[in-house]
Parts: sequence; C-alpha cells; structure tokens
Amino acid sequence: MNRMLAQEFFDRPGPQVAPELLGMYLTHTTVEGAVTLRITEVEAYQGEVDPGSHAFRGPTARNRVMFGAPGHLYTYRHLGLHTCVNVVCDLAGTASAVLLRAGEVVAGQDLARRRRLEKGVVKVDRDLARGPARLTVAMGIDMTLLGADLFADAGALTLTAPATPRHNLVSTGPRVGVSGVGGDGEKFPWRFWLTDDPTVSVYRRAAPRRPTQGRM
DNA sequence: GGTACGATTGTCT
DNA sequence: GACAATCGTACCT
Repeated sequence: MNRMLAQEFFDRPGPQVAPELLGMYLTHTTVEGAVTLRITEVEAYQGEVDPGSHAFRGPTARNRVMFGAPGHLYTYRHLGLHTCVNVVCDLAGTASAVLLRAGEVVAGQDLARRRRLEKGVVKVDRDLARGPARLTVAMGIDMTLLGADLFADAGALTLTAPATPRHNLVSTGPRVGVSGVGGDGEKFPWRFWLTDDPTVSVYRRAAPRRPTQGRM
C-alpha cells in the first residue's frame, strides 16, 4: 500500500526534497493507459545560487513556473529534440526544482515500450526510462504539462510513497551534463540515485564544447 | 533581426 | 570516445 504525498512535501529546498523522492512512484494516466515509474535518479537545482539552473538569471517566460508554487511541473525542451521534467520545490518566489533523471517502469511497460519505439530503438526494458529525456517519452510527458499541478483535482499525475521504506542506499555526486563555467556543476553535488540500481543513467561529464581554447 | 548554445541521445569509429 | 541532430531561448547589435 502506498500513501499519497501532501503538497507540503515540496515546500522545501530541492536538495532536501530530491533524495526523498527516490523509490517513490510516479503514475501518469492518459487515454492510452497508465505508466508507473519507480524513481531511481534525480538532480536538484537552486535558481538563485546555482549557475547550472535555468533560473539562475532570474525569471523569464520560459522558467517562470519554477518561481511559482511547489508541486508543479517544469518541463523544458533541450536541443530542440528532448523534453525533460522537473518538480518545482520550495515556496513561491524561490526557483528550486528537482529534475527526474531516471526510473524503473514498474507498470504499463507495454505502453512505455511502444512510446519509446516510436522515437527509436529500445534494446532492453531497463533503458525505458534510463535518462531524463527517455523518461519523459516513456511516461508520455510533454510540454503540454508545463505548469501542471501534481496535487490538482483528479490530476493525470500522481506521486506516491511506498508504505514500507525499502531503502537501498542513496548515493550522491556531481550532476550530469551541467556545463557551469569553470566546472561549477561539481560544486553542487546534487545528483542523487539509488546505489547499484541498474536503471540509473550512466554518468557523463558536460561535453567539452571548447575545441582548443585554453589548452594547457 | 541575428547568433550562439544547451540539465541529451543515438550512432559511428 | 567523439560527434551530429535540431530549435527555442537568451542575449547582443
């Protein structure tokens, strides 16, 4: 038996909320059916102090959801190709969020597999939601859910916590792909994952996009 | 109005 | 391990 979360759960800074989301279940129900994800990897972002955050430079039309009430979804397009999803944390006015990076599809695998196959190849079910963009495809999450409230009415999205806190160990480390100037990404060890879980995405450093700028 | 670049992924070497 | 794909956003002129 799982319990529903209260919105207050998200009334805290992302780095505090993030590790507690691990192992929780996110279900998205659409006309196609429902897919349930067991969250295994997340990253936290803190707008004001975090150069890696989309909100670091203040509110814009794109990121204003992050400055809003907690428990809402902040979705964004990356490279014009991929969609990623965050859950907004902390009180309104604070741009804090947790990026859902990976999970294990524990229900609705057929639907998740079908969605992923439309976009390419899926070799093994482990990879269905292994990575932030793969996760959104498998879950059927897109930009239409920008600003959606996890706790609204009969929302299509529900988040529940397992009654029995099974806890794998939680690991912590630098975030993936954050290209903060001068490696700032590593100053914020706000990536959290379930230790040894096979559905956790593989770590990659931010792409060294600078050819031979300041080679030493 | 123009341009540089990214919280990624898949494919090729 | 390296790189292309592909487009909206942010920032500059």
